[in-house]
Amino acid sequence: MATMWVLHVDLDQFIAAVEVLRRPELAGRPVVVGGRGDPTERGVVSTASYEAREFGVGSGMPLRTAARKCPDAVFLPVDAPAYEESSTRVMETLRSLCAVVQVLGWDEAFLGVETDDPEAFAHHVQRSVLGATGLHCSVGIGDNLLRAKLATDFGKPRGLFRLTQDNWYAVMADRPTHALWGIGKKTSKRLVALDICTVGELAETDAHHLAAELGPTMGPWYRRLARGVGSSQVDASPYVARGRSRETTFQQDLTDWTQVQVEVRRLAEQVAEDLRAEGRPAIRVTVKVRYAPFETRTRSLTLERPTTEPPQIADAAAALTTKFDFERKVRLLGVHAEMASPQPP
DNA sequence: TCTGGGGTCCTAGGACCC
DNA sequence: TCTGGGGTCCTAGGACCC
Repeated sequence: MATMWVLHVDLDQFIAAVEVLRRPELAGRPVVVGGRGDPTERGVVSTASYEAREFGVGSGMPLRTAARKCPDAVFLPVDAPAYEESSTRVMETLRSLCAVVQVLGWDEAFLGVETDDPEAFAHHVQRSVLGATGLHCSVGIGDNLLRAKLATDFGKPRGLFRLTQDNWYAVMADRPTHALWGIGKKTSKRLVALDICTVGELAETDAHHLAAELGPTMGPWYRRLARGVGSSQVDASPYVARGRSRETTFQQDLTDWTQVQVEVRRLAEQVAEDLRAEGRPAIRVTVKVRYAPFETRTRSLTLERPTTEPPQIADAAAALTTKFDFERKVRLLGVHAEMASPQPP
């Protein structure tokens, strides 16, 4: 009887790789994809090619900063439909491999596989994806989703890594807590203030102490993360979104609140159109305003009855807009709709 | 560094009801 | 007159991830 393994497949520099595939003359050059592709505009890096990363350019970095670090990089606009199409081909390839596939995003998926040689299967995955799409990927092998996900980074690029209970502490114990999937900068700082700096230290901390300091749900969960404990159930059931949203950062801050109202209605109508296309009524609407220089506020309301009607969603968003401070300049506007859970047939 | 756009989930206070 | 708990819903904000 073969063993169940979890594989985490992650495409290498996915967005940049898709761009290079359709423009082969960019191969080997630093490529930075983000915003509208203009490094003088407001926007951040979505993905930098490995060549660009050599200059210190990385995801989430302002495009202006990226341009300063790497003036010779090729800057390209984000082309979401192109990445979606590539992603679909990758996921179809993965599903053809006799594995349970759980999609995590454009460029990642978990595979549940029954095999006695997970490394051989991982190589098979890499060859298949490369053959079908021209894209390289790295594969993490684990005895649960958490360990498989964390393993992938150690295999990058184009490689493999196995992380299980057997080598968990050898690999992870001395790393900072933000190396864990679910602990970011804020939480790792709070942990340092409690004198918990490493994964090993977090794993050894008393669960009641963590519950008291970080909450009854999150505290014990962080401790389980540090111990590498998690589900090993790969779930292939189709993704059902909880909400849909549209937001825009303006190149110049808005000062005219008549224009703010116009933009909020426009965003609300886009959201309504997205909902109508999915046949999922909104039950709650949220308007987001980011004042200049960078201060974000939200106002929300529950609709009297669920609806996909653009005028009703736009009216709700417009009403919420009156609750903000008209004296202030606006950097970003967003409209979010929460959807009802789909009714079981 | 001057900070996108799309998501998910958790927390906490107040209202309201029993 | 002053005062209980508990449950649920609504709202705002925050942390994290890709």
